[in-house]
Amino acid sequence: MAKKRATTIHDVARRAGVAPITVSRVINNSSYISAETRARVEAAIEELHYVPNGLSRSLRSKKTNTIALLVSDITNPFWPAVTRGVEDASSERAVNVVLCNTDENPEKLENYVNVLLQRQMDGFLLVPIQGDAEVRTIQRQQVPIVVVDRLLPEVDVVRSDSESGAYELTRYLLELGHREIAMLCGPFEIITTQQRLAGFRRAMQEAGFVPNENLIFFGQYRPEGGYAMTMDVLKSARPTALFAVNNFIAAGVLSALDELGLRVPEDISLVAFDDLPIFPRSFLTVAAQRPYELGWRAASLLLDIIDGSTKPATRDTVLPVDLLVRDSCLPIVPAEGKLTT
Amino acid sequence: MAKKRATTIHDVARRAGVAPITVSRVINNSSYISAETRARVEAAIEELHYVPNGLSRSLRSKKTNTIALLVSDITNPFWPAVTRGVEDASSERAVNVVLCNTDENPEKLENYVNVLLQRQMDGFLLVPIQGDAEVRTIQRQQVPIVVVDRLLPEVDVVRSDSESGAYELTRYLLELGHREIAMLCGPFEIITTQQRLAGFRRAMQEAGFVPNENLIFFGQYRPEGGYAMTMDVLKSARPTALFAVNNFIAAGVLSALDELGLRVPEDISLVAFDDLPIFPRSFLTVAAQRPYELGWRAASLLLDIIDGSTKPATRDTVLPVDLLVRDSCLPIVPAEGKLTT
DNA sequence: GGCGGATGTGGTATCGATACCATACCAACC
DNA sequence: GGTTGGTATGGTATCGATACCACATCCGCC
Repeated sequence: MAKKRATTIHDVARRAGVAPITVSRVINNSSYISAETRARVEAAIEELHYVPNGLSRSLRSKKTNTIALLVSDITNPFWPAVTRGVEDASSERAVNVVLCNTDENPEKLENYVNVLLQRQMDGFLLVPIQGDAEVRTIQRQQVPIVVVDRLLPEVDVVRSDSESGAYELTRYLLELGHREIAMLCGPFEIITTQQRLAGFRRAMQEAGFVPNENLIFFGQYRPEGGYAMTMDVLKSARPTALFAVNNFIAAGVLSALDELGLRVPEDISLVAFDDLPIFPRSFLTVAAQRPYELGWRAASLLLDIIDGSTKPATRDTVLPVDLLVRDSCLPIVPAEGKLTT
Repeated sequence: MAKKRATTIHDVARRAGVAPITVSRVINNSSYISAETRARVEAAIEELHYVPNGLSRSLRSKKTNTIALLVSDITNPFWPAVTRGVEDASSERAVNVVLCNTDENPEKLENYVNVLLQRQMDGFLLVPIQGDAEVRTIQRQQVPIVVVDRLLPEVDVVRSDSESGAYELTRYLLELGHREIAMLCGPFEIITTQQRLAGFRRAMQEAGFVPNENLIFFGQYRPEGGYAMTMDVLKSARPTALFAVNNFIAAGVLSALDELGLRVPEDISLVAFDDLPIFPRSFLTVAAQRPYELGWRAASLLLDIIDGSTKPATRDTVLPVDLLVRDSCLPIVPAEGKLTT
């Protein structure tokens, strides 16, 4: 559309009868400006509906005041909560956040990283997928980065204590007398799944039990994954409890159980990681991460690195996970209890 | 750290023994380049890990090849689906998408619009909140814009046929014999809620019934809203069917009914707008919008306007809504049927 | 009376790329 | 043999802002 030349700082300067640099000072509140000049400039800005050109600004100042946040699955409410933490920490420091959803797709991630590097992001918060290629690319360009949620070597990481969370949940089930516990995991390659599985194994072993490998399933970190795994397990076995390693898997589990006419906890017990805010009053016993805090901490660290008050390093910041005991598990009474493998 | 000067097009040019403009041509695949020169330049790019500066590029070319997508609630899976449509349509045309979540918060929206205008977005896709201030701001800057999901005058709009969807759902309930239908709406100010309510009213009136105003509730477009409204309705009345005007409200309804020990559809019927992918096999009868198509169409229109092949106007593109009859409603048998008000 | 610092404003170069114009070669063709 | 047009490359100005350096007042104070 007949896009005429946009109004620039020169137009404003001319109208206010000052030099462009003076307009710049008014906008940025830098240096001294007499009240009278400031008023004239502000009036001109107002009258011309002047919008500063951020590209030019950033090109010259070498700062975009923008960080990128690359999350793995925006439909999982865990990530919007993390995002909120990131945004709040950032806006306190006048930094903007560009949100990108990689869908656990390495190509999308690579593509976003390339584009965002060109756009001169001041820093990156990212959830790695399959390897560390993108993280290394960013590091090579000397752009600050903090990895979120998933442990990776040789880079700053902020994550939750998946291992302990799974350990606690398993201990809780063991104390209720459960022995046949089915683990419904995410993709094997994802480190959080491995860590949660490790926590489960540790709890079992410490209690003197050998986990039943036939009850360990892998699937997607999605409701369909939980649904499919539940159907799979129950086709061939009858565990007394199910352990969903994330909230989306738990949602699928609930759907499947509902379809099978099995009630929680009367017919089967269930524990999971994370709440699903879509159920306003969840009855699930879960190990809840602190997504908002996770985002906040990761962003704060990144911003500290960007402004130079902290040096990049290979810190591994691990946040605690909260065990929330609710009503999705029942104790196994000895009479009904099965013998351990 | 110690952020040395980044490598520029000049560095690449020097290394390849050509002029900067030639490097530019290789990158952009514009003009003629001999195979030999191209190879030398590409080698230099590779060796120096050169990343072009997008700010500079965009400043000069006056194009960022980026559009902004401002959605109202990213936690509602409807929006990620729209986003996917937008991204697919955009990436076909080599345009990037900046995703922002306004949380139905007008201040956030205003803030994002200001920042993104400075960043010289090529266009905007936006879901308006309370009024049209931001839309007008964008139009004043002569930046192309398409409004998504919510009707607004004097601007291009792409949306679903909320009115008809609600009409169809209501007709379906009426045919099953339901007369006491509780409408669980979103915020009154939001046009989609008004339209769905209007569709409901039209169906009732055409069938010769007067809607019971005591069964019309307003709340948030969130699970908590649905939960609260359900509790409210059932405190004082006993409708035979509930109509949740969006999927999140439906989720809250299900939670509340579960807590009250009421089963769907045996104890009460339920219809809603949109599916919730978190339930892999939904049993809900819904009027399903086509979010992916919505995003696709809106983005395509915007991109057409940006590249000049279509002129901005005040089109109102309305997509159909699909009635998916499943198992969340039972007919009212005459004996049990209540008399109409 | 001169000096230092606070106050207020401007000029010019520059950020890193591309637009635009120019040049030069070579082959084909009438 | 000169014209035409495709092929291939370069020089310079410029996008819109800020960095950096300069300069001019004015005030207070030793």
